[in-house]
Amino acid sequence: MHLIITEKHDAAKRIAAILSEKKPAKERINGVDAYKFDGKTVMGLSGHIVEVDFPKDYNNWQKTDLKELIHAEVQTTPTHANIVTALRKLGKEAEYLTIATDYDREGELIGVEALNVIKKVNPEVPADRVRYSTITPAEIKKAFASPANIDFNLAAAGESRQVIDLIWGAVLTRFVSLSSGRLGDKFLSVGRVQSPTLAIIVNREKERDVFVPVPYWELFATLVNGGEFEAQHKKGRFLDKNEAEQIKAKLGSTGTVKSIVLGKRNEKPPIPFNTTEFLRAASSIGISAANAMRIAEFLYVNGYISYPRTDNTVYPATLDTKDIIASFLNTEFHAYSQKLLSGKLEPTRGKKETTDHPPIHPATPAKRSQLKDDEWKIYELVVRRFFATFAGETQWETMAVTVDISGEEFGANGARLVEPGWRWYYSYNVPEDRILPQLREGQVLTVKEVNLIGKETQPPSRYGQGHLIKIMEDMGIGTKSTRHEIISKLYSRAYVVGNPLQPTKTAYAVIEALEKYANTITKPEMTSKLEQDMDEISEGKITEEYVVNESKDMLEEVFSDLFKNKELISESLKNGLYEDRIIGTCKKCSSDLIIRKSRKGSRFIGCSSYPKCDFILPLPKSGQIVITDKQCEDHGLILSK
DNA sequence: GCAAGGTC
Repeated sequence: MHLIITEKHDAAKRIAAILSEKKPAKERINGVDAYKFDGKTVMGLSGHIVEVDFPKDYNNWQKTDLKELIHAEVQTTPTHANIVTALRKLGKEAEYLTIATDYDREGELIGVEALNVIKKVNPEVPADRVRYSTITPAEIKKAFASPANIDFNLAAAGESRQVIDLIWGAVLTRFVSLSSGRLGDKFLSVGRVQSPTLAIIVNREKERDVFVPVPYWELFATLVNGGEFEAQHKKGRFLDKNEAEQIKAKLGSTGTVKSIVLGKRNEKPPIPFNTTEFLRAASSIGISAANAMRIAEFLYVNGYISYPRTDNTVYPATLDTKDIIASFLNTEFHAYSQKLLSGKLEPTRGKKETTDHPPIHPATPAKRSQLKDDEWKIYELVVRRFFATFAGETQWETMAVTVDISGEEFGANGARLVEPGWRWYYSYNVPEDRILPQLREGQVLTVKEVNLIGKETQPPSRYGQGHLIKIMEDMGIGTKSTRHEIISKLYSRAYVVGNPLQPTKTAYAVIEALEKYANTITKPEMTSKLEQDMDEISEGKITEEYVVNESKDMLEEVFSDLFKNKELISESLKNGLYEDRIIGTCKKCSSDLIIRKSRKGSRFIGCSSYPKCDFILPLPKSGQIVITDKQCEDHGLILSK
């Protein structure tokens, strides 16, 4: 029997269908589906089926010496027992093995992991590797006609990442958890991707903390000529209120149109969805990244949309986009479909062209009644975006008017939508028309009123989930599949609250300690260095062992710095944790009011100077307590929910 | 109970 291994079940099923003349026979082995035909069996994995971990002896955090942990043995243990068992069963019978996992570094490693499982029961089995970018009959047949060798160097590169992430992550996670006393399910964590991400959020918040708002004034005149419109003084922001008031005082009751400039503004249609662009768009219509991914996964598994994890922003030539557009002719999207098909189909393209998977696009038309509200929202977003990438530009007519009022220049800008183009298909956040009345140069207008409006400069805004995912991509940390999970992780560690993300005092303390004593782990450069090392491993220039050892040496240095300052770090972490519990000042004794726990485990708001002060307020029994920046009117306390 | 990376 010739055993073929793919990275996921779906790929196994489709590849079997392509390679087999007849319909392949489905067989269930230990709960895992495999597809048989002509002496071949195709079986899908579920990504990594094993993981790296330390031996059990190191499980106790309090009793493990962290310096020792740096050099502890790293083992591979199964995470998907049923798939590993099925793999052994089929592997034993196999006379030949072909690895057909995804064509990237992790895919190579996943393949080698499967090979290692099989080698234990069938040491002599010959194995080769096929590489393909999309699952189309032509490409799959071509790949299987000329199989190549497994790239063990590339897999070793991937393994070095696993080992380094585990060791750094475990040692630093345990260190901050132990020194802050946060053990059990409340542990604090540190990692190559999560910590630089958290550092971005904390550093942004620090900019907000030190931001001093500057007051400024803007001068507006309402002008009438049958129609009515508002014009702003050309200076824009006045930092000096007196200056603006003096101008206001000298303004007469009429103004003259000095100039009218007509123009055009075109907006290009958006690029195809890769995971990052998709999550950004979902985020902008109010669906969190984790939720959007969960729903996209559901829509993919049920055949409504294509694979949702992709970096690609260019439709491959093999994708029959016209056919997909036509499939919507008998649906509620028929008007869009019809209009697109009546013209030439030239999709937009993004900068990233990869071979992993096509951009996210609809696979089959769905009916609104088949899906839940949020599922439909995401589905509709994918459909509309897909259409929009084939549509024309949105065209606006613009008008810039300058009006002279008593020697002072005022300006107003108008915009009118003349051709909706892609915005007709993709009707999210469409800017409104700002229509100015008909005007001609030299026309005299009545000044109806003049307003001087006081404002303040605003601090830089907090990052929303969609924006943060984009920043992570730009910095080269995380992957399309993990970035949203990393963000979820920050929430579950109570490092951040809300969306846009607001860091807690605990997050400040962790990032401050790491930046001071373990700066490496807070910077995206750790990832870029690792990427370079991995490239060299895959090119055969250096070994996995060398890279891992070098990394261990670095960690040893970092750790000794941390260890030397253990007391300081412990104190500042505990401080941060305490500050996150403060929700206001006690009315009775002006000490801190904090969230406390009774001996029975129920929580309440109590005074920090108990037993001297016995002020107490109840808290709901269930639900997560999130400290926000809003204050309650009754007690001046910070609201939570 | 640790990370990040696959996938469901």
